[in-house]
Amino acid sequence: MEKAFRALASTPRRRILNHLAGGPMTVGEIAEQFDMAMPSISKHLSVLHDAGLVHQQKRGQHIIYSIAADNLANNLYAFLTPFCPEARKLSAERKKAREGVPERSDDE
Amino acid sequence: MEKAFRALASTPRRRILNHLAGGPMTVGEIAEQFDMAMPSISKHLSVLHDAGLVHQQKRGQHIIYSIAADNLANNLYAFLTPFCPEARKLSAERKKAREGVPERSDDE
DNA sequence: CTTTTCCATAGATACTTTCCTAATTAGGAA
DNA sequence: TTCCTAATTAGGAAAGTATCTATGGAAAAG
Repeated sequence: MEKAFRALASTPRRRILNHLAGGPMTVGEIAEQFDMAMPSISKHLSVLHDAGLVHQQKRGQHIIYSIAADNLANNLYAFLTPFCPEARKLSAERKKAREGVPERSDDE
Repeated sequence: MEKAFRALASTPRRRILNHLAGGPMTVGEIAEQFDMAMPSISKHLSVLHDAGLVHQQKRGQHIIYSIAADNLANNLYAFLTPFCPEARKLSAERKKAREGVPERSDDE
């Protein structure tokens, strides 16, 4: 959770996540949208990946990044639970909703 | 929201929030629980307050801090909404739950 | 094999954060 | 006023972060 919060404490990284909400895309496609050198984007993506907030998938020459919405939500809900009981309820609801949905995601 | 995430990207600050979940308390009471000088605690609390995550209330010589659970939750839910629709639903539920509860909090 | 494309890593520099001790402000009591 | 306690502010050292340019390496194309 530590890593997740540190990763989210950066406007460029949150903007990258929002951009990724539109669907999986390559580093180059992401970099086009930001006024920042590609190595910087790459670094931000590696931070997000290290925090488990995005998935990585090699596809030939390209690397496709996609958002890890579940991990994102679970981290924040887990943090919120001590402060507001509703978070616990929603967390259970999310868990139930995922049952029966095998969805084996291909990370790395 | 920027301030909220930056404030939360610190283990000591998240621990302080968890401690505050037990109820309002003074800076000194908080500082007793942490192996850190009081000025450091004070600084962390000012960061949390600047981010709107805690309330401050002067009480004579003491300053009582308490958690601002609503702002905390609203920030995180607002961030999550683009990624998972359930967050929007819960956000509405929380809002509805607050209706009819005037609760004018005394900040500053 | 050579070139091009896509991305990551390395190194440099500037900036920010975190923590301490010491000093300061402010309130309450003698 | 004077003293004591509570909390913040100030100053500085050390560590971390962000960004750039330059370089490296793997996959596809020529």
